[in-house]
Order: sequence, then C-alpha cells, then structure tokens
Amino acid sequence: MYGLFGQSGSIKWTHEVSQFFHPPAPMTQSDDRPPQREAMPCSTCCQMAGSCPECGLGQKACGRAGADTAQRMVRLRKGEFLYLLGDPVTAIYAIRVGTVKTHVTTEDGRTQVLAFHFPGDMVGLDSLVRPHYASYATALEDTKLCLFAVDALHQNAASLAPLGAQLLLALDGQLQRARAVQTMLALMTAEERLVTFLLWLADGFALRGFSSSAFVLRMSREEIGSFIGLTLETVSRQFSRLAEVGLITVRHRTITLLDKPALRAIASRPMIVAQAPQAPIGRRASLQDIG
Amino acid sequence: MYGLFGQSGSIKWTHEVSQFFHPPAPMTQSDDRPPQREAMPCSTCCQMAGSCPECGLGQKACGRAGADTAQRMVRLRKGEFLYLLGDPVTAIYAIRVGTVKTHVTTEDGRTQVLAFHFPGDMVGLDSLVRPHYASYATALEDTKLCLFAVDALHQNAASLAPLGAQLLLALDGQLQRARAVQTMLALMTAEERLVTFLLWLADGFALRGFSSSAFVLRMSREEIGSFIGLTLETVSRQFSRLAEVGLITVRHRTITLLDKPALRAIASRPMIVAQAPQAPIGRRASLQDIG
DNA sequence: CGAGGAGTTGACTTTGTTCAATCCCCGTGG
DNA sequence: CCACGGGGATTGAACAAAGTCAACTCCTCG
Repeated sequence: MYGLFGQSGSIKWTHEVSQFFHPPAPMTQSDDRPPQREAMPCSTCCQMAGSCPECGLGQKACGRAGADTAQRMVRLRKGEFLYLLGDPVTAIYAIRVGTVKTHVTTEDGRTQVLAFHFPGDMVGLDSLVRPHYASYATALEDTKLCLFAVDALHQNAASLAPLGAQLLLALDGQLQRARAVQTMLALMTAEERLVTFLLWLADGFALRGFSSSAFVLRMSREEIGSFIGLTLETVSRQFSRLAEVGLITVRHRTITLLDKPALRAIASRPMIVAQAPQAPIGRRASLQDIG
Repeated sequence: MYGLFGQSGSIKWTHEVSQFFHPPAPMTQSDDRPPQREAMPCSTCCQMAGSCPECGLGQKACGRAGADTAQRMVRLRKGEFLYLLGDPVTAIYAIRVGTVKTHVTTEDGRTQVLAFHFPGDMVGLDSLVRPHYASYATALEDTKLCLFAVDALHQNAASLAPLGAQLLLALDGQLQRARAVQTMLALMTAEERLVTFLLWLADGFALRGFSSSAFVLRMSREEIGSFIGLTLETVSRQFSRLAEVGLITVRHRTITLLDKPALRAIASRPMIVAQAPQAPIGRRASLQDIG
C-alpha cells in the first residue's frame, strides 16, 4: 500500500485509499442502540489471504498462542454501526468480508467520510492509543470482522513491544494514505478526484485478487462525494462524462474501467513526483516553482 | 493536541495543525547539494519547554543515558532543505527554534505543502519506518533542530519497545491532524479554511507560550494557499475581507486576531461534532442526514 | 405491483481561479 | 541617508468550475 517501504523512492498513488483512522470500538450496547453485533469465537480469522496488508497484526496475534487476546468474530448488517464517536475504545477490527466507512459529523449536520475499509483492512487502528473513538464506523453492506481486544495492548507500553513493528507499519500506512487524500483534495479537479478514487479502488481490488477492471461500488454517490470533497451531483456528472468519453462504463454501481492508461494519465497529473524532480536543488528553493 | 486523549469525547480542532508526516533525513550531502547543516553535540536538546508535545521522544531519549543515540544539533538557514524526497532515512528531528514545511511536488510542477512544523514539533516522524523520505522538508526561516538517529530505532522491533508508547502517541497525533486537514479541505469554504488555519496557528502559539492573538506568519500567502487548498490571491482576498469586517488585523505577515469567538464560530461551522450528534442512532443511518 | 430512495440531468448561481496591473515593504547600493 | 529594485502582497475584471435547486427516471425492496 502506497509503497509502504518506498521500494523505489518513486512515490506512486497506486493502491486503494481505504481505511484511515479511528480506534476500535466498544460495545456498550446500552441505551437505544440495537445489539448490532454478535460475537463468536474466531478461528479462521487469520486465514485472510496474503492480501491482508494491515492484518499483519492479526496474523501475529493469532499465531502467538491460541486465543490469548480473546478474539472474536463480529457481524454487522448493512447500515449498522461498528462503533460510535465517543465510545470507549475496547478493540480494533480487521474486516473479513464486507465494507465499512468511517465518518464524522459537523455542527451544521454535514457528514464527512474519512475512509472506506475493505476486506483485510484494519478498522479503528487510529484510535489505538485513545480512550474514545474519534469517528463513527458504519457497515456499507453485511460485514464480518475479527475483533482484537485493545485493553491488552495499550495497558502498558511493554505489551506493545511484540506488536510494535506491525502497528507502526500499519499506522504509517494510514498516515501515507491520509496524506494522499490531502494532496488530492488540495489540488485536484472533480474529474481528477473521481478518476483517482476509481483507481484506488481498482488497485485495492487487484491487491485482494479481484478484477481491477470491473467491480461494484459499495457506496453511494453521496458517500463518494463526501470522501472526495464533491457533491453527489458532480460525482454523477463526472461518471457520465467519463462514460461518454469511453474511458469507463457505468451501470448503477457497476463500473468498468475501459482505458486504464488514459485514466492513470488523468489521475497522475497532479500526483506526487518521484525521486529527482525538476524541483529545487540546493538552497533557496521555496515555492518559486509553483506557478 | 486535538484531544489526543479525548478527555471529553467532545472533539475540538483546537491546536496547531503543524507537523504531519515525513521521516527524519539522512545527510548524504553528496552531489550538488550544498552542506546545509552543521551538526553539533546536543545537550540542551530536551530543555524544550513542557510545551513539547511531540518531543516526548526527545525527553525520553535524552533522559536515558547521555548520548547513546548520538543526538546532534542541526542548523538550517532560510530556504535550506532538511532532507529531500527519496533520501535514505537516517534520523528524526525535533525543532528547537524556527519553522519548517514539509512538501511534495506534482508531475505538472505544482507544490503541495503537507504541513508546517514549529518549535517542539517532530519532523520526519512519518518516515520512521520507511527507508526513504516521502517528502521534502524546507526551513522557512533560520532553524535549529535536534537530530535523533533512526538506525538504532528501526533496526529491530525490540529497540522500539522503550519508545513504543511515545511514538504511537506522536503518530496518532499526526494522524488526527491529517484527518482534520482532510475534513477541512473536503467541506470548508475559503473563508472557513483560512480562519481555521489561523486558529490552528494561534492555538499552537498559545501552547508554546506565545501570544495567540498577535503573531507573525512564517510562511507566504502562496504556501498558506498550498496548504489549505486555495490560490494565493484567494488567501489574500480572504485576509482583506476578514480585516474589513473587523475580525482581524493584517499588516504584511503580522496578524492580530481581534474577535476570536467570532472566528471560532466561523471555523467551527463545518467542524466535527461531539459525543451524541443529532446523527444517526440505531441502524440504517447512512448519510440521509447530509444534504 | 407499488413506493421510495438512488441516480441522472438541466438551468442557474455561487465560489474561487486566472490573468494582469499596481502597491508596498525591505534590503541594497550609490 | 535616500533612491532604486524586486519579490511578496493586494486588488480588479473576466472566466471557469463546481454547487444548488429542481424535475424526472430507474432500480430495488417490500
């Protein structure tokens, strides 16, 4: 994901953008919230295909002695919450099947989607060190997740040791993705944003062994728009336009990428450039090359 | 910073946005790059006022046995690079005095400022686990930094243990800030963005014991614009407008915040809302409350 | 088979960008 | 000490991009 190890130093935005922040959630299924998850012993949790980048943690935890971290399986139906903003953090999750979005709400009622999470992604990682979740996590479709109790983790730094490396890698991944989104929002046009989003999705699917040319969107136009900073109408229009030009095919939520090279050309226009850019060398570089 | 521990569960965007990502940098002052930094033994490094949130690492490292991590002091003159994108990661830095920006360049030549870093902030934290820096770090003014060699850190996970907690906290902070920026870019207007930016700066100064009502900007309009996703002209116009309305005073880069409550009102319009929003409770929440 | 949410599309408005002219510090050198 | 030069900042006018409002279509689910 996002060249986690910068193999080349050439930064590419390949890869799904998916998950971003947020801590695992508690289940004070107290108040008026319906019991949204049924927990069950998790045995097949770590079987996640090799395509489980963020799940290294899972593999590690699973591998090191049965169920010492009391992992369980959690099921969510479409629209149900995994956790709410403000809930005490009790666990981190890894998605087995399904899709989850993490989001926040603004004072004036708008919703901001912070990330989409797909199978293999961790949900709640960003709240690992916090006592309360900093966002909502909602299932976009029926979803199964593995639960990793977090108490054992952040009680004392010592217990973090064995997981340290994995966690750092995972957090780093989220940070890189967040930065990618930041750049996208700051300097891309509507068309560029949507294309970038589609390519992120495609890369994510490819990574998980699915077709990267034809897939079904799990989220609405509104949710896409929220994520990439556009209105749902603009998203719809851009879809139509890309279809008109013959770059993609759109039928409801079924998307086909017809000309990936062309799409990449569009998306990589305002993209982070590799190693030695025509960028400033030596002192006094500043931004005089912004233009 | 950004309710790192969610004391209340009520999320507020107080705090500077400052540092974000990027790993510490090497100093292969090989090629055509002038020797931009002179290193010297660092003894006063950890004296950083208590207002050194990200520097916990520094305090820890310093406290635990003289100079076992070979810390040094680095000096940068205005416009010089601390490290370049693609440089091998060899160290992480903490700013003692001065200001640094981290940025990337796009294919079509535009520059995207990813973060501003002020005294007490860590620079390069996000590249901790990477072999190559994922951005450029440039001094906006004459700057002094403490260097923390990174080899000792990420050689093996074990060595991370003692720093684990601090690092996780720091990384978490960066992640939360990145998310804040994401939300700002996705749903704020030009005015809201600039006001938010000013308040972040003000909070940052307050945190460091400086005036949060009157301060001098260390960055140009162009750099501000890059960071908050606007053109320099729009930034300038918004400054003028805020001054017209009497909310602030602008003289070159000297800013005075005259009516902070009013400013906060503007900035917190599209802001993350606290605990129990009018947001969806129970299942089937989705985004029906967006528009 | 009917209802309703999701998606598409069009006309119009708003916001921010682009291009360009001008201003104003600030530092330099006469 | 003051004139000059130059980059940063301001401002204006025309333009383009995306948002808003609204009508209408099409699935999908019950």
